[in-house]
Amino acid sequence: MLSLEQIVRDPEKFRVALVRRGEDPPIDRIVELDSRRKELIQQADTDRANRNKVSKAIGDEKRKPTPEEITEMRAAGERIKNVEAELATVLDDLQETLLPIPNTPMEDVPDGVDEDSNVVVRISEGSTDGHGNAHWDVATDLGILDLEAGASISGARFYVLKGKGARLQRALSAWMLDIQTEEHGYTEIDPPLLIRQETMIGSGNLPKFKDNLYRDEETDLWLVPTAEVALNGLHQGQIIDPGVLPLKYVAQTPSFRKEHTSAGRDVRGIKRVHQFEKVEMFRYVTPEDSDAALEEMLTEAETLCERLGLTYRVVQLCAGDIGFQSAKTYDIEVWSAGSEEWLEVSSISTCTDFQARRNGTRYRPEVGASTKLPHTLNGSGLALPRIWIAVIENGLQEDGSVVIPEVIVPYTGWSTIEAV
RNA sequence: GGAGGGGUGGCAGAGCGGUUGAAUGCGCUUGUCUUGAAAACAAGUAUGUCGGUAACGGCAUCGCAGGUUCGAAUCCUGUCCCCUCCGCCA
Repeated sequence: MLSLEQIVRDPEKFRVALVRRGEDPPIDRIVELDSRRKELIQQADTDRANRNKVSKAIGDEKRKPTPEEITEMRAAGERIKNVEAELATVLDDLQETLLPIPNTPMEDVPDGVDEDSNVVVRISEGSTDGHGNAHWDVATDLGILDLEAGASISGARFYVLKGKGARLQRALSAWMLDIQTEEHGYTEIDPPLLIRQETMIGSGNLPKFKDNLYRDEETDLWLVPTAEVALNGLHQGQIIDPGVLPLKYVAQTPSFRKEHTSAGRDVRGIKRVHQFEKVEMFRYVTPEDSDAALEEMLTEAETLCERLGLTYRVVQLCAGDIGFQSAKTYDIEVWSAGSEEWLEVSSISTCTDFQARRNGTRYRPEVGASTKLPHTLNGSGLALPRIWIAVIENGLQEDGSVVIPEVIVPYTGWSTIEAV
């Protein structure tokens, strides 16, 4: 959520920033609602102050209230009730108006309305040759991927990994988690996968994106679409003590997404599915450290790609393509020789204070100082089925077997998936 | 699922209709003392919001939401969470 206070102070700044990402925000309405809000608060406070004064006097003097006082106070009570009722609707309106408004892009985010304006920042060393043998053929032939079984159990866009395929995915997860915790200093978290509505709102996934989320009606819990949601909820409503930031968390969880909107796109294989594993990095930092943290996380994710021997490129998303809660995003895409395309395996974003404001996460810079909003950053490190795809497709040998990256061997116990 | 008990400030823990935003203790901050530290003593120590350049003042908040009352942390209703016992179950 954007700061109401800041919007009211400089409405044009916010209008301009949001127009950059193709939004037409109801700024005027917000300013209007806010001034009505202040008016109502003052009315109610005045009546209440008077009522408190009279009540206190009665208590102090240990006497019964006079009939006049009772009549007058009852009237004041009525007025307060009415004003508060209106205030409640104004606050609801404000909330409803503010919640669907996305974060403002940072100034150095390139202009543009869609992915065509994204900027390739750099491309790593390595081959971008292709061989046309996509994973849905290769992995199926190897007996490590069963798309039909996935469809049979759960429907389209579900898949089953078998044998070395399953083991490879587990090994990749474990390897990535180990690097994040042991080398990059993240604390491993194993969070709940069923999430309360408030927490989903806090991350920015609700109310706007409910169509892409699975939900249990009976308990009103939502399935995590990314561990970001849970990690962002870790400190909601809390004040983080001085000296604690930065907090760095990593979690490996499934991600559940309906992907309604993309029906027809990426239908083959397991590039876009309803349930996938992902290792997610998440940081809470002071605003001062926020820019550097984003670059660090990008480097951390790049390191993983490098060590897997994958060719990758870093793409900076333009203003129209960054996510709802993001102020600036880098994607990392790896080259996959079979499907002959760049696969997005990581998306690294700074959400500035947008999420912290939504879910009431604050920190105290130093003892005695007043609270501030931390910045939150998230990034995949990395997304699994896609990395799995790249490993399989890029590791394909002439004889149909697949050689996996050396760094993973300690986690699998073998280096080759033999052709059957 | 059944039966009880409980949710108060950073923590522990009083208060159960009227100077209670809230005793007391611990913790924390600052000061005095000390070569330094500890101890002792003194002062301070929640969050949000409205007005104000500020000093400061008003209002709200004792899990949450309603209700009763001139007045609610205190009474009533609903709800969520936690604990204990029984049942069930990876």
